[in-house]
Amino acid sequence: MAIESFDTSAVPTLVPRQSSRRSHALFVALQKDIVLGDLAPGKALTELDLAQRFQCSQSTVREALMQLHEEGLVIRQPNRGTHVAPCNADDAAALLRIRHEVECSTLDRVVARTDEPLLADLRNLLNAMRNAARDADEYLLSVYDRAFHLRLFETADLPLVTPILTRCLIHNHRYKIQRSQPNRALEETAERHVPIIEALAARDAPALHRLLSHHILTIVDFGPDLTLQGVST
Amino acid sequence: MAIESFDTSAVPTLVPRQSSRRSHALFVALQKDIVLGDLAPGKALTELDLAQRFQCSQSTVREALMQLHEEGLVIRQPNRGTHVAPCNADDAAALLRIRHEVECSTLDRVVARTDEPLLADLRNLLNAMRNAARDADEYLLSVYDRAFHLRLFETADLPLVTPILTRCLIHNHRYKIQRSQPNRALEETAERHVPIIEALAARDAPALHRLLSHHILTIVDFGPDLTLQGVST
DNA sequence: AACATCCTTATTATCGATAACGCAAGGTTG
DNA sequence: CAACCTTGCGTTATCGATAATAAGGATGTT
Repeated sequence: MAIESFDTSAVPTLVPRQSSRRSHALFVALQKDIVLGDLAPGKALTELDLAQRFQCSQSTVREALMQLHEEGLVIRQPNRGTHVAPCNADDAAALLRIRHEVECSTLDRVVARTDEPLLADLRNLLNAMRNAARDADEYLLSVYDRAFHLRLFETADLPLVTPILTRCLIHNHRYKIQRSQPNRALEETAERHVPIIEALAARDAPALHRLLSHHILTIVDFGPDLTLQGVST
Repeated sequence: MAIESFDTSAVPTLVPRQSSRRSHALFVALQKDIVLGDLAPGKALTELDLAQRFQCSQSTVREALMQLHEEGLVIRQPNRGTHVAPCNADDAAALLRIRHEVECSTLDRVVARTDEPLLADLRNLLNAMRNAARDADEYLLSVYDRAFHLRLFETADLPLVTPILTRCLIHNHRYKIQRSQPNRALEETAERHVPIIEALAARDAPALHRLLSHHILTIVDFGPDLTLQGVST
């Protein structure tokens, strides 16, 4: 049977653009390798090495590495080198808590500013997630997942906070993907966003708060829920 | 009468080192100008301009600007330029909430790992704050204040979260300084850290939590406490 | 053997020059 | 007149080469 694709023609502008900048292309490539674990934590990344491998200059590599450092995916030590950042459960749990605080405590602002363009963008990203899930592309799914939550948060209009959420999201997904089972139900991950859109469309702030809080707290199973205790849902 | 200085010989290693890197020196200088408001929000920072002004190459300026971008003090738009970041009350309040979450929710870890070197460092930083306050150097006071809270947090050993706290601290102080009155009681700011050290020395986690929470929530007066409502103290 | 010092090597940091980009102003074409 | 192209300018992005740095090993001294 013919599996239909959802229309995602409006999506490209919602995802951090893959500009013509070589440094950004390199940044995106390395980001993917790190999140997927193809570059293991602790692995050394030397600038001239990467420059030769990607056929660009050292400056371009440096720029990409600084962008990765900004997201906390690599650690740069002056004159010492760059290494892939660790991926601990403790950090992951703390970052999830912060993400919960950031996304949930600004929902009133989000609901107050919700408009049709926002809802349209979120629906498009939902469809993009569905397509990625159908193609079993877990990384692409995570890209759209991040874009979804960022688009939602940008509505709160807190530009100085957005980079913090970006950092939390990428590490949430990195931790999740690195401990995910091969046969995960990716479709389910996509569909988990449906009620969020519905509550937002209905401007139902309390329901949205409850849904999003649960959504975030159940992203990763931290086992005996010790690390996230005390989060007020 | 002779006003005595507190011994701060052990402090230099506790403050982000002013390495011999030109880019870092430039980063520190611009950071100060932005936090103090000498560089107003929105002001354009062009790379070649700064390079000429600081007698270094464009690459060095770029590196400094990227470090400032990492802290959210400037906004870089590809091919468009770099501008000093805005300084809104909404963002400031949100960042303060995040800081509260970050510092307070990890106190159990901090108390569990508290040792004498930590307490010695904090006492040294307290003295450094007292000296800065006596010299009426509000910016230097804020530098040591940030170092104090960062040193405390590093004890929690959550390296991926530290950059988030760094960002919150710098913006807290930027917002506070930009709306501070000229005759502020700087000594009081320094002394506010005394009970925190005492509770930590006593390994009294509940008292520490209460003190630190209050300490953070009373840094900036957001007027009718609307923006910080819902923070569980 | 212990220790300081010099040197080698791997790597990052900085430089100066050139290329690419985005915007705005002015001109061209229908 | 409006839509579209072109060109110029200010700026960032990239390049290739050179300088500076840090760590470890080799060397020499006590």
